[in-house]
Amino acid sequence: MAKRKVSLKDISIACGVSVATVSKALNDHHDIGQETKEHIRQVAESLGYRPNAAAQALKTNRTNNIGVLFVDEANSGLTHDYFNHVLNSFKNTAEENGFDITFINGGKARINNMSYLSHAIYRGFDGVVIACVDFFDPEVDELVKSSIPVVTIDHIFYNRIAVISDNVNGMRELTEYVCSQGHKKIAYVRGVESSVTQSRLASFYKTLQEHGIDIPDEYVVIAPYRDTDAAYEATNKLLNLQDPPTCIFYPDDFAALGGINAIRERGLKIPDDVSVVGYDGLEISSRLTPKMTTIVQDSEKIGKIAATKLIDLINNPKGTLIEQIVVKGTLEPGASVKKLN
Amino acid sequence: MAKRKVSLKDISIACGVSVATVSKALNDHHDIGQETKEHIRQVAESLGYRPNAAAQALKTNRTNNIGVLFVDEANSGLTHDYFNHVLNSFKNTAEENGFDITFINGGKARINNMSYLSHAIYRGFDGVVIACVDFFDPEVDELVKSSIPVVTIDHIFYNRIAVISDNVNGMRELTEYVCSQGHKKIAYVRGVESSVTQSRLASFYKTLQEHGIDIPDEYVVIAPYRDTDAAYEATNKLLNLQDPPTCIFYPDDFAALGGINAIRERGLKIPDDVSVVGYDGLEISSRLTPKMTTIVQDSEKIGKIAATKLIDLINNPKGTLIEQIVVKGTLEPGASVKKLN
DNA sequence: TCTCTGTACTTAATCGTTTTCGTGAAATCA
DNA sequence: TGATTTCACGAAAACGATTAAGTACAGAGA
Repeated sequence: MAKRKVSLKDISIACGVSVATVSKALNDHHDIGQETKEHIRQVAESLGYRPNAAAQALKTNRTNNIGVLFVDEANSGLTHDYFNHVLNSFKNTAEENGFDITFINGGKARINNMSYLSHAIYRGFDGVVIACVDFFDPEVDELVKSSIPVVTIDHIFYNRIAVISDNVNGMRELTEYVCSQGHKKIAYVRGVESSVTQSRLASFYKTLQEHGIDIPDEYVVIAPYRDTDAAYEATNKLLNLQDPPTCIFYPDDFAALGGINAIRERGLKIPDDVSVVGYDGLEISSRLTPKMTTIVQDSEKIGKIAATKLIDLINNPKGTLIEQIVVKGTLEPGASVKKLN
Repeated sequence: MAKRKVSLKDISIACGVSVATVSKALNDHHDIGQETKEHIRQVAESLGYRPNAAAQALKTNRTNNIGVLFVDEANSGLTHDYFNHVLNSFKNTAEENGFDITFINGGKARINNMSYLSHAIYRGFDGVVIACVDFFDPEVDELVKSSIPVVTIDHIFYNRIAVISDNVNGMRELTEYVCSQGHKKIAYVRGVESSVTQSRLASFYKTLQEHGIDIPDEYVVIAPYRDTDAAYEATNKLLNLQDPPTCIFYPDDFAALGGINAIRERGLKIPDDVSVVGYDGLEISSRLTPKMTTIVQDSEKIGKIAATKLIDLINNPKGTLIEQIVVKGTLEPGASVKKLN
């Protein structure tokens, strides 16, 4: 199988026609005879012909390749579970439409230290999806301002299509549920600064206020997303308060594990002594005992819509509406929250 | 910023030299004057020049792009946690060496239904890494037999470089540990058929035998990897036996969650009534209470070595040794296994 | 019979690079 | 001073595909 790669030229020679004819036959142009077409295709097949993406890209300015930019504060990359769920769905949808996925990040480590935009131009990505990064990074800004089709996830730039999880309503539902269970001393281990955090935090406060609940400032503590150790520390801080909360919200389901450990180490029971609430709704949350109360973000839908919209944009740059699409999550009540009387 | 992409030609015009000279200056060839070089580079920079990957690939037959093939039985894709840890490390190492990562799979869904090999040829991948797939798939076979540099993970083809987690010694250590804690009635919820499963299963039996422990056939039950529901069912089956085991091995830490739930639903305590053992050693295992006894697979190292070896192979196809590299895991004892007296 | 219209091709340019082979001028050597 | 080497650069082909424009020929229409 060490044969040289077969090109249009090889087929043209084998068929005794010109390269142009072969190209047109393979691309089903109308000005090639039916018999010729079939013959050419047959020969192409038997020769094991495969188009050369580089040559096609060079000529057509189309790569059928989408760039993925993802950098989070912890640099968890592909191990970031919410993101990899979104990305997996994005990838599937893209592939169904004939697009491949290539990563853009890793910029800092590269030999030829390219910016995100440079990298995107270099690879000739037809479009780019940006998720979970530090959206205030000047390199991201450069990319967002470029002429490359872009879709962002969970952050809005008003000149770009954005797909965002409904953190406002999600947090509202979650908070309302906890309130409805009779909790009044509700603490929030919030994630670090980001669009997502802002939405959730604002919604958290607003909902409490609507329910006439006032919490002390010490009830809101910062811990990075997905950081069990930080959540552990934060939880200890909360439980050490003179008037500790009866329920603790965590940045996400995974970080909540750290909190759960802190609680249990003190000999406290969940939910009898302290109730616990997560966010994300990944599979793990439903497998824990007690089952975690959380918001299931529809990562499947988010990824799918992002891909669909980006591909629309690629295929019709002028005619595609710049819009912000909000994807609803669903409240998943679990035994981790106790009903107070 | 909607300027047309700038090419070598633009630079050559701006500098009043030929395209060849520009190309050579940018690639630091020796036959260009120092001053000219610097001037050209400066102009290139100021014009915002970016090389065109497609043109380069076409000319040099090098894409600096590596294909990643990953398909597991459950099609979990990027959400497969062991794999995404390996891949993340692979990706980082590849990027440090100037390579990008593009996925190969998704073949079935593609418009132009390409085989894995076709896809790899089409994209002109410099090399390919294959992990966790069904290694008996004829398409995988075709790829493995091709002339493209390949590294496989957790499965050996003897004509290819392979990086594998040391499942034999891992399972030995794990089993020995459990034996050392006094367990004799040890059950194994094993994964579905694969190289990994075979190694672990064989090692499991062998180690038990060496310790003079004989277990009934019913103690070994099949459940897919990462399938909490199946592990749940399997566990119930085991606990319903007349003489139930005192310790249960699971295919991986995540699946173990299903088993844990089954155990607790019966009002049994871990580890007092039943001990539990996982595999993988992902972060979650150390955050559970009780902490899970498991083997930490060195996914970081596996990914890194796979990338390094593949890149060696790409850069020196003839001179690189075809070898099988085994990466040791480490036993992580946890409170999930009780010491019997 | 002559023109016209399709049909089915071919020719040739082009995309952006890289690289081999020249070539002229300056520098070195005898 | 004449021959040779070195240096710095240019011309042109090539990678594999696409596509606008041109051409040859058969049959239709007048």
